[in-house]
Amino acid sequence: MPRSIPRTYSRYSRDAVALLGGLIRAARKERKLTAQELAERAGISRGLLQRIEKGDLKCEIGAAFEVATIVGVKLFDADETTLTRQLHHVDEKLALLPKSVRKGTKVVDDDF
Amino acid sequence: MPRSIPRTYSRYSRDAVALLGGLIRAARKERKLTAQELAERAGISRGLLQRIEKGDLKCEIGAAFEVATIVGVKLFDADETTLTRQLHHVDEKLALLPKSVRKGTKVVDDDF
DNA sequence: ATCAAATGACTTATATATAGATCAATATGT
DNA sequence: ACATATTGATCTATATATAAGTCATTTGAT
Repeated sequence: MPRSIPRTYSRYSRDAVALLGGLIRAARKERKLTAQELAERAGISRGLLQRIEKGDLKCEIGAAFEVATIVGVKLFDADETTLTRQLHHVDEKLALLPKSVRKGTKVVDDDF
Repeated sequence: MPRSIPRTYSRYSRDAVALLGGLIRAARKERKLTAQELAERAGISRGLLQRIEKGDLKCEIGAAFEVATIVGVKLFDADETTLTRQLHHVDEKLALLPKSVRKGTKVVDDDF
């Protein structure tokens, strides 16, 4: 069951995706790339690229990030090296954190 | 025609999505939120949240960003105000850039 | 002014991401 | 050690994102 009711997004999420799309579009033009060209390089259709640049919230994150990468828009404003290092760092952090989150075991204490 | 051949992604894109997922998972645990709880708050299924945290490249960017926003992970380390300002700035920049990208009109000049 | 190219806005068929459910394994508080 | 919540993994049905195509409009160079 994929979904019946439409999703709701926070303003922040909408703005962030819109900004990503705008940055991509600007970078594409600065590099003088046609929508068609960039789409081909990324292995996606021109239509999808249009939606990505427009800030459509329902497209694959992989496609959007790939396009961003091609035109040089940095994610987490970090280069490949920094990105890999951060990734490794997070994994270490996760290894320390508890593997499962325990909530207060049932009873909310209402005997007094 | 959705897609026949699987997509290919750059290392950078894969790492970026993986990092986003890792940061989300770490933030969720620090806030002592259950996968179930966070999924409900974001209006998505637990299964989708699992894929997002795992760094699955094929999930909706909107869903991923929404979850990130809820636990406080920022792609463009900027608060709402700064984000909106940046968005506005990019729009201004785009207004200046040429509306369509023209390639050299055909001929590559081969008369000599 | 003209003309080709680029973009925007549709449409359609189909591959697929998603919600929901179930079950096994694991982890954590007592 | 025990009990139970949490997580991980897998399955199914279905809503939907996508590729590909078409057409109108806009744009930029000549």
